[in-house]
Amino acid sequence: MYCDVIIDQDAKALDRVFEYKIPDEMDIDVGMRVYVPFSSRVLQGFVVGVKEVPDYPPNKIKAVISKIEDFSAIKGEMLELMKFMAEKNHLKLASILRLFLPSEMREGKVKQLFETFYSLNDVDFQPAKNAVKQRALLDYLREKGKTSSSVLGEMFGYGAIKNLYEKGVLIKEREEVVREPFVLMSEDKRVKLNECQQNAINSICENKTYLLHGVTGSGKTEVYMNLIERVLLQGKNAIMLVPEISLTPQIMSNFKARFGGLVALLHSGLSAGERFDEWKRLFSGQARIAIGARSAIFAPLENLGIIIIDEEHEASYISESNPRYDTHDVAEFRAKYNACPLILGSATPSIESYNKAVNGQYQLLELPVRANGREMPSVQIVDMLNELRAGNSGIFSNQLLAGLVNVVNSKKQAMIFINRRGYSSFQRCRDCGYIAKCADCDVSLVYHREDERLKCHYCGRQYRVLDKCPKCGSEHIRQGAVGTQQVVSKLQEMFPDVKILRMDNDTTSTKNAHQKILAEFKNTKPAILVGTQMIAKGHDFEDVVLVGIIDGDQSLYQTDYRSTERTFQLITQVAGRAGRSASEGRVILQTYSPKHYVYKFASNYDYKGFYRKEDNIRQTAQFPPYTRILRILFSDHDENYVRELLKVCYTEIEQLKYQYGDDILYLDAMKSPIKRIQDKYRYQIMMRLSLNHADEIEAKAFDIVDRASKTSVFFEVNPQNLS
DNA sequence: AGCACGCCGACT
DNA sequence: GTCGGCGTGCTC
Repeated sequence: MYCDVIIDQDAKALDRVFEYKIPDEMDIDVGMRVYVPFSSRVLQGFVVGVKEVPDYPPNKIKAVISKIEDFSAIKGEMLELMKFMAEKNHLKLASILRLFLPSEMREGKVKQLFETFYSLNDVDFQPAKNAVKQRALLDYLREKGKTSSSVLGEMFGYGAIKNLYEKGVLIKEREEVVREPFVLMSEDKRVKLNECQQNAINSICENKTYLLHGVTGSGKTEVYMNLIERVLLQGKNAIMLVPEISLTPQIMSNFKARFGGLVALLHSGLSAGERFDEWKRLFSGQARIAIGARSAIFAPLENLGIIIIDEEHEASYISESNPRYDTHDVAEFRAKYNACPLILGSATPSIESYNKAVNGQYQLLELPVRANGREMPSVQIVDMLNELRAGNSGIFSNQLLAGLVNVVNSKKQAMIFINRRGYSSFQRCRDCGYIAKCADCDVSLVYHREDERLKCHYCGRQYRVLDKCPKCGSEHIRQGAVGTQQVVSKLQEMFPDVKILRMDNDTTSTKNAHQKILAEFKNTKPAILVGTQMIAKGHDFEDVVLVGIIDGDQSLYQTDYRSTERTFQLITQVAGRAGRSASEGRVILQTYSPKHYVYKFASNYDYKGFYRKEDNIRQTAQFPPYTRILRILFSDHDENYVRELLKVCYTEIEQLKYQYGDDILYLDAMKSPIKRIQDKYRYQIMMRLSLNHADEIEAKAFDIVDRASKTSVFFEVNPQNLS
């Protein structure tokens, strides 16, 4: 017998099957991973087919060396999915297969985690009088018994442990630890569903895609849990995706409380070992519900009864780095394969999705009222130009300041949302206009005050701050626009006795940092939480009565067609944080363009009105979903090579115009807006296609590029951001 | 991806 | 004459 093997190497030249002989005594199934001789090395590979007659000359075929595991790690559905993704997203087979396995399985370093434990030895020992730590440690062990080194170390210091161990008072053991990700436990609060929720659940019965449009606080999570419960009763399994799980610990704890050990978590906050353990529990059927961010869509579950994508409009569902794919496509494939419903839930669906619901491709379900029956908070739009004319050139409008004073006096809480981390966006020379830029990435550096550094937000490289301009020598260096750090320090000046917390990428890099900040905020009153996007994600704080949005326009002045949509989504989401509980909430939105239609619709929570307007604009301006935008990104260290490649490809793609004429609405080649990232030069071809022959043109363009390039090139359809 | 093979320049 | 630069091509 022979088998088709895909070598586990991410190289364009190896992106195909190689045939191997299966030794007579070896049982090999499709989906297994094997060691094979390749050239002069031994490599890992995936068996994707078994056959009796080889295509390759038999005398040149080598034999499989051994199996990596005794079972098929890749199941049939996932092999089909691999083919689908390769075709749809132009991805290399090995890079897709890697998505299906936890990384530490691939690297062959599946190590059991051992930890050191200490327990009391049966000896008579009295610590010295002043050895408080040692005494406390012994008392603790007497009560709790055997405890891990890390726990003891944190409580009593490692010095005390070492000392007692050396005296022979403690017994040291190494034990295997069963890892389970940290989850806040909560009680299972089963609430009675309202009529809308019940209707939605009853409607979901067919194998199709449903768009669940529910206003913030309408109880979508409860609907999801009921649906999953039903699926489990049918003996089937479920996948539920959330945009960024480490931000929403309470969703997790709710699910754990309801479903216990049947839930497995997959997200970026897990350690490699935890991730592997969760994967195993799903693979073996011990766990039947996979909850996680984007990559959880590849959960090794068979017999799916439902797939749920919560906050479906979130950009994080589209992978922007190496294998690039859209979670929606994968979910649709798996739902179809398993003949189960797919639920897309959101308070602010993407224009694309709502459009599909309007024209019947998706079935629309609505939850129009908040589950607690309360009103949405009122949104007040403040014209910052007016403030300026009135002599207020600060960051905060008078309305927002008055609101904050009120919050502080009444010992309540406020959230301030700002779209930019760091202290201020950049350093600029007042005299010659020089702006500090990253040497590798061609973007402005961001000033971080805490460590007095300039940082590149694209590659992380750090620089010393400027004291004088490197170009003209002037010492007049100025800060640009405002960031989270600056807002915090301004607030602290004004309210020296109030707890001001900051939450952004910089303060949440360590594990569980989110939870710590949020817990601190929850327990402090009055308090103000300042943060970026991430404070907008569904946390519930009873006492938040004021939400301030510092620069509503930030997301508006971007060149891509989705910026208005994103602004609407952001405002709705941030506003939803205010007044979740009894006290009525208020939102203050500062902007320099108060007349923009997005603010009118957003402040009235009028999603449908906004959709009609925006959809209309997309149609007239010929943007998706009425057209397809294709971006082909070339990047390489060698600028001449990329430029040459771009030119060759462009000339050939241009020929397609003769064949397709008006179906190609736009075609151009250019430098990428950020023309260098991590010292790779970036050039791109942009195309806008009518939907008539979009698939065909896309396929042809891909062929052209694929033939011309020796390295792989990124294809993006309707890209989320154009950097 | 790695590794061998191969065809031109500078050197003991 | 030989050592070694890395361009080109192949791996079942």
